[in-house]
Amino acid sequence: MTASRPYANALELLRAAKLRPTRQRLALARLLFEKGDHHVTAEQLHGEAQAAAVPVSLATVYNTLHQFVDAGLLREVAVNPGRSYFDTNTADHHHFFFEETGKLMDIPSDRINVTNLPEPPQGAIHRVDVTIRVGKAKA
Amino acid sequence: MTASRPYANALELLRAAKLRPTRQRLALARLLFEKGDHHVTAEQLHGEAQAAAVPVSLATVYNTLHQFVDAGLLREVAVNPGRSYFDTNTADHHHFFFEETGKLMDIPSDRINVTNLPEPPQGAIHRVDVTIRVGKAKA
DNA sequence: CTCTATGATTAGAATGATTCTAATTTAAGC
DNA sequence: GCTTAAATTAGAATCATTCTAATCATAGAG
Ligand SMILES: [Mn+2]
Ligand SMILES: [Mn+2]
Ligand SMILES: [Zn+2]
Ligand SMILES: [Zn+2]
Repeated sequence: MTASRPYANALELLRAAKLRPTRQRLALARLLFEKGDHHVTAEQLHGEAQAAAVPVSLATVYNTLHQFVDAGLLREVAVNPGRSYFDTNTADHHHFFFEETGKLMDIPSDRINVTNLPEPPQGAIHRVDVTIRVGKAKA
Repeated sequence: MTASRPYANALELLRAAKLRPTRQRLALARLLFEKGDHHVTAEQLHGEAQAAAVPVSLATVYNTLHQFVDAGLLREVAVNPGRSYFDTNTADHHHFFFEETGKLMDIPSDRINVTNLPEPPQGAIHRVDVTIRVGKAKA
């Protein structure tokens, strides 16, 4: 009953993704998936790893984040030009983006009504992102 | 009757924005606003200027783009981590983003129905962006 | 029209995020 | 325990963007 996610532990998660369970990947997977859903930058995750005394290079953090995205374990969020956010919530959902703090907050997809979506002139819809940008109060 | 926009020519537009009508700003304003609405990167606009034999540095292109954003003449679109798009359409609208080509296409805001927007826990909504990401056909 | 002050432009350096390279280390399977 | 392929790493390289500080141009005054 400790398993609230499909993959209770980092090891199974890596196995299912066909990624070798190395020391670094295990540690990063724990940092990412043993907390609730959240949003991190590569730099932040690297900082967390160092704080947890996990020796891992920034290059490996980037490699791992991209591998996790490719495996469908993470999703990349483009909200700020010049910095990528990685999102542990891979369910269909939307975001508040707080411009002052640079923080993201999830909005469950059934909490917003997006209807009457136009068809693209070519290709297929891969994702629909709604970003609500929030600035300082008093518009 | 050549004026389909509020500012028919670049000079008036710069005056209204309280920006000195320098050679470079005039040329960039023409490249941006004398065509229909479109989306450009700084690098692209710099290339267009050079093709039009307008001597302007990349630094000035960036300066000018940001001044135009601040003046409300342009809008910055964050859709691709690592590169900013500037949008001459400042009306409330949404986008298709074609992942293969990196191109944006406008969707008028009344063409999509976004309702039941949640209130942010703090601050005020500054903008609501809907981005429809389009990948290669055959999902 | 000329002068001056302020603002704008510029080349090139600096920055910050991300990616790459090539060398070293590690994990997997025997 | 070996061998081999994959992973990690430090550091260099790259790319977009911003900064610096020097030069140039515009606007307004005289
Ligand atoms: Mn990526
Ligand atoms: Mn900007
Ligand atoms: Zn999220
Ligand atoms: Zn647009």
